[in-house]
Amino acid sequence: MGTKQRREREKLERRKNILGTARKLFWQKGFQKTTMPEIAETVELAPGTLYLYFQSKEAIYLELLLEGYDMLIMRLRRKNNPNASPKERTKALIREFFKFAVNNPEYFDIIFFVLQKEFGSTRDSWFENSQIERLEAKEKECIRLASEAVSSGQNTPKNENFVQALWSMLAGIVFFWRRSERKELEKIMSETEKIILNSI
Amino acid sequence: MGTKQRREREKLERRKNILGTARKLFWQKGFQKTTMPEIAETVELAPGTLYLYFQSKEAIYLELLLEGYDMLIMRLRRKNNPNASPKERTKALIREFFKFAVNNPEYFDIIFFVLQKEFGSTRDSWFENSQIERLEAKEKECIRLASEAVSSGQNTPKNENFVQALWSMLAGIVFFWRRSERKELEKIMSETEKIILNSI
DNA sequence: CTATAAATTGAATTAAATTCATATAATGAT
DNA sequence: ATCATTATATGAATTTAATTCAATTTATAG
Repeated sequence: MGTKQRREREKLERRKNILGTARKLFWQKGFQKTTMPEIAETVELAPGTLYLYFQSKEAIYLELLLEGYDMLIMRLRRKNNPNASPKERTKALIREFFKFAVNNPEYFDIIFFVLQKEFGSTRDSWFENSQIERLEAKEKECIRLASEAVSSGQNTPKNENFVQALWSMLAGIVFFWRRSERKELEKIMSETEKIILNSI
Repeated sequence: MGTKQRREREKLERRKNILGTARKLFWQKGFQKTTMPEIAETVELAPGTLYLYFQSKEAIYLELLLEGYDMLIMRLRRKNNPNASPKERTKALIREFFKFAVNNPEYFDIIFFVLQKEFGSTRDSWFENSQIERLEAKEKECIRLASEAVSSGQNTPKNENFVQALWSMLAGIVFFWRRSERKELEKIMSETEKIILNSI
């Protein structure tokens, strides 16, 4: 009697449907112009039903960010070559980071929307605790990967700050690139790369 | 008959009052939790009146950012020593930038709120055109000052990208510092400084 | 074929920003 | 001082969405 299992599967399925629809709409028209009733209608559910699967509109958006982190982490892992020099590894990481940003800029929009200071205090609970935890774990994993690349394992305290700076810098570059209508990241990318590698 | 002048002065005065009140409230409780009726009540005006002075809540917030840029620009100018070496000048600029960020972090919150990609498309007109123009002029001036510091006047095309990268990096650092609850920017600041100066 | 539990519905509620018809106040000319 | 005109200000009404929740539907297991 695998009824329970099937039900659970179906529930996850519906959740995924909601997420997929939300993604499509958010990417298409942005977060603000996408409404919950609209998402609901598109997945063929009533507005209220969305709230059985997610705490809030923001929680859906954040969930997408988590998925983005997974993608990024996978890509960074794939390029991670333990035998290369720190410089080589860091270079590969930076390139993969920017490549991801160019191909999936929407996830960065979520970062800068959802991770604002503002959101810490705004409402009792835009997000579920579990989401926050998962987010922090993924952030940490990114930093860990970068740290590994930069120092090939040696984890000095100096390194922690360096890596934090590195990561913030890369994100900052993407933010301003995203803001300006400019298509090409190329020039700034390679400039950034040079600046960072100079310090390795 | 300086009536006209006086009236204009009074109007500016009221505008400044609104801005001051808004600033106080935004700083205190954040953008979202501050409501227009609340601002109105605090300046002792009716809600509708605010809209005679500003297009929207967002326009008020952006106006504060403009004021922040002015402050930052002034400080950067003050530290600007044409006789020092590019390295020295850049170092001074970075330090002044972070010092400003530490003392006035709220302005950075506005940057990351208002300058999101999202905001380009969300509504017909959160902002007045004149605001956007003033914003861009100030941004440009910041970049110009940085450019001057970095290269002591020589404006090569390489430089443009370098400076853009530099500026984005600094902002990125502040964003993530702001997000984490951490008090101390110190360590990351000096790490950032080293990274940048290595390339000068 | 029930009784129970799970899932869904969608109309009602809530919360703010914003608008706008109306009112008030100031000005300058007569 | 009076009045027509213009500039300011008002605040109740409107609008727009998110979110809630009492009621309904659907599925399950005994």
